[in-house]
Amino acid sequence: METEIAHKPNAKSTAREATRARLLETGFTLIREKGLAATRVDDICAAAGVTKGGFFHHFASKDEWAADVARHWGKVTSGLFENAPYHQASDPLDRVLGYIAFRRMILEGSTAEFTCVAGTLAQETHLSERTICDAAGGTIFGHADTLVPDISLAKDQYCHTANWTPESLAQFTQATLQGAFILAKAKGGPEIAKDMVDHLDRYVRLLFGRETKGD
Amino acid sequence: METEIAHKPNAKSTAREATRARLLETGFTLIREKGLAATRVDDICAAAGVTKGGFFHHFASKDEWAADVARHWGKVTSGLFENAPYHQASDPLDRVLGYIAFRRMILEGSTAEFTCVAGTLAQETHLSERTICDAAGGTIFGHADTLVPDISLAKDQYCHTANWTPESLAQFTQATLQGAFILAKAKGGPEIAKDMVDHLDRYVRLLFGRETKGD
DNA sequence: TGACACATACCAACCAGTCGGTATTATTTG
DNA sequence: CAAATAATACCGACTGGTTGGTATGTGTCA
Repeated sequence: METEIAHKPNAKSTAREATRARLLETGFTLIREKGLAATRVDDICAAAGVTKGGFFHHFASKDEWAADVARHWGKVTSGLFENAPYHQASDPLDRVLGYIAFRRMILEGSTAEFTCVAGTLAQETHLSERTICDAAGGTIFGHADTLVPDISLAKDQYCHTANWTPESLAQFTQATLQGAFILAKAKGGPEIAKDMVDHLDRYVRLLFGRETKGD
Repeated sequence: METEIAHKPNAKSTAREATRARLLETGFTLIREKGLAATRVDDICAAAGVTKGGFFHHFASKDEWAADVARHWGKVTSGLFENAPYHQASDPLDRVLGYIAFRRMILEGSTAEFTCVAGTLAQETHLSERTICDAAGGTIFGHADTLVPDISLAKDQYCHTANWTPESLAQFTQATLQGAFILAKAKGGPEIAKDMVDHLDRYVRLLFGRETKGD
């Protein structure tokens, strides 16, 4: 929004960014634990070690903060997936299955540790705060888009005549995960989410004619 | 809770139930639109045509109301599905596929019209209000259980050696739907949810060796 | 010396829940 | 069967704690 004129990054501005990042990343935990509406600005401040004055120095409103949390979540997670090992496989289908296996692997700990901030935000704000929801939707669909190239290649190679699009299959992986998170929240643990991801894995293998692990 | 001693159902007690039901069903809309935390008791009262005193005459707290909303949602939806036409098919797999087609068919209108109250509640309350979350989880998994008999029969008939359980497939249908709702909320319409249900349909057909509609 | 990153103190609006009251309907009693 | 009594359904003003946001002060660094 603001134009940065003649402002070389110095110690001051990196300190600023550090506080901002702390405020934003604090949101990951709080939103996953209680949702946006139940998260108080005071909670955010306490968890980030900043006072309310500091918070509103960085964000014009709680809603603006939430939209930034959604975008920051997108950045942080895309870093995580970019560096994940499954990209090394030479076969595109192996990369897709590797992605799914990776998603399954990181389903550990309490629900607040593996669920999706963007999904939670989208759920809560879809009708009341479109700015936040759009930011959240942007990170979800942006992440889905990163799968499209490999799915496309795999489709060309294994089943190019199939009548589904790579985009919709990429989105389906995200839908499955988001749904798995809800069931995990309802049950109180990650086990059921893993079962759901196993079905996703089985679906993708059936779709591409790759034999299923255990069948 | 209260023991009903010599209390034949009369005009008074049905009036009570009518108000209660109005208060509860008002919750369907409000929770789907804004979630639980953002729903004010005054909103509920205004929408149901009752004052605050009336509300707290029927429910000890907002949380107790929410848990009752989750249970009432289970009752109302189970009525809807019990009377749906897909049960008439003689082949169990046709009944399962009929269920999926039915779920796809009712994805219409605004997100507040087709999304799941129980899923929304579970999402919001999983760590903060276990009573509510358990009630919501009860309706989700209870609904999934209604699919198990047909899935079991279909499995026996078409693929009895497969290494997935009917229970987990039933749960997977629910995960897919819950995830589809989140993507629909993020996108702002039911189209993407239909795409997701199409993938679910394709998965089930592949699993049972029943040819896919369009391939 | 002034821009900036924060702190402190404060406020007005909001909100779940309370409480005393009223109107209507059931139950008991004479 | 009517009058008295009790129970219930609901009202709406009020409250006290909460909450997002503000106004203003202060220390630091370029």
